[in-house]
Amino acid sequence: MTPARTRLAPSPTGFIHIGTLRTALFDYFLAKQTGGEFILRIEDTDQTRLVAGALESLLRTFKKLGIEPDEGPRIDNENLIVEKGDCGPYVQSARLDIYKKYVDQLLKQKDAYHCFCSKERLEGMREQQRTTKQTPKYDRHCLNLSGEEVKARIEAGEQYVVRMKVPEGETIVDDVVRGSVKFQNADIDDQVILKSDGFPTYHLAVVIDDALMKITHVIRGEEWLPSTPKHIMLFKMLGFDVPVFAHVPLLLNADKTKLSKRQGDVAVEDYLNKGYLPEALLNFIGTLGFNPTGDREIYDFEELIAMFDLSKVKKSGAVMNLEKLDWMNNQYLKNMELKEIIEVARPFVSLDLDNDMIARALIIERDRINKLDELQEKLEPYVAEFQYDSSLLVWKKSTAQDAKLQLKQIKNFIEDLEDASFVNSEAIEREVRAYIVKNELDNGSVLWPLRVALSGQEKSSSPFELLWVFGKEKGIERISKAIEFLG
RNA sequence: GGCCCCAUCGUCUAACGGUUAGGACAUCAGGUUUUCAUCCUGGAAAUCCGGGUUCGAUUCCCGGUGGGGUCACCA
Repeated sequence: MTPARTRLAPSPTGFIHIGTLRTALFDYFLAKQTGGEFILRIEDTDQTRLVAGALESLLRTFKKLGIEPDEGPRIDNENLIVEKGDCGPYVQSARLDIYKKYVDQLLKQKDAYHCFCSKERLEGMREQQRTTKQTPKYDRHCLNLSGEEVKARIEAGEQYVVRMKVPEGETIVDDVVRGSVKFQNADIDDQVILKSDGFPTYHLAVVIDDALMKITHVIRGEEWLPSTPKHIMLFKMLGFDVPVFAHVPLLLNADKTKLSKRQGDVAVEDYLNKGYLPEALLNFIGTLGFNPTGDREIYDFEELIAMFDLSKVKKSGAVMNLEKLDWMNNQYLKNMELKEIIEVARPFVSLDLDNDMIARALIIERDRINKLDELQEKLEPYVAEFQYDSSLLVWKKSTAQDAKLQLKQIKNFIEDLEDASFVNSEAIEREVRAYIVKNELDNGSVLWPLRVALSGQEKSSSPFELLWVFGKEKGIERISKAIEFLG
């Protein structure tokens, strides 16, 4: 397999869009699978939308996710942003002189031209085109300006942009996921490639950078398909090889429109902050629009890398099924090592996770949550004081008197238990169940009060699990309090 | 509106001409259980419509319908 050089080209907005993560994943899978490189390039050519600190937070998020680019900006061991790779700079605003050179070439070849039209004129023109139901498109007002006039107007200090001159004919986009898509050049606008502030537009920068950075596969969202013919024209005008294109389907809102902030979380950081595990998120997003086998849901990262196949990516958009994400996150949560889960839980819990009792509670409760941000409220009852109504202690088929009696008896029994019985909840369960059978008691009248005495909750995990968490001493303490509570 | 893309259960998806159209999430019903959760069993649930091609279409072709994307000196 030929090594693929793929690239992710986000604009630094301060967060990573969930759809961006998906293309990043596909880029990463393809690069790693073929022994190639995954390259990060920052598209910051819009000076009006600069966000302070955006690059750093973007890099930190990728680091958290474990998707580190082989080339491009990164955070080094000293917490500084550095660039790695031979095709830099990898930030477009640092490449202005490069773009300039190619703009000059296009101008010289007459594949591009200066345009002095004012914003007002362009708006008026488009307005008219819209009212006459024509496609809004530049009318080439400045196409045939003479060299002298252009020169004179520039020297006079007039603002201008440079537009590409779309040739006649048709352009075919060969797309790995969509097949061959044909466009009539006559439908395509003379796109601005150099803005009046001297910055290139995306369309020019992406072409030059992809060529110079030797990108073999351009994987991006489907919304780019309509502008791809412009890019292909530019590749050809500049004498570059055209890379392989793959336009992947969009991620959708529940109403099937393009995923938007209005309708829920679109930032990877939002999901991380809610306590979705990176592994679960990667599994979920990485199998949206692409499923290796169709008979399984959980795939580890290495499997996805090995099984990924660009040509098997679905063509239609995908609604994010958040309930399934929850389920998947729970699957990962349950199967984590204690050490790991303590570390990932730390930011979400204000209790001391290094305390053995809290750690045991964590082991019990992690099965019962979908996201880490639900953990705090699950763990709090383990350290909370009594707050329940004493009537809660009474099993529905029983009386307060009986509850009290049962608690006294089970308390005595627990006091006599050997420490060895507290090794795990199963051992405790065996003992308690044997006790119930031996004394010819029924489960409900013993276990319900015991569980409530330990948890203080109407709903909780089992009394055996709770006893294991609290240990003999603390367990007895809680039972005693409950007995007192019953009067 | 022009151009382009897309179309299997509610949702994510599998089935590269022949399957009782499979799996997962969600949902419903039962079971296990002291409660909750888990777990187990079972159920309901889909090939957008119409034409072709073919012995045979979810699958290939055409048309329709529906949905989406895009038409900036934003990416």
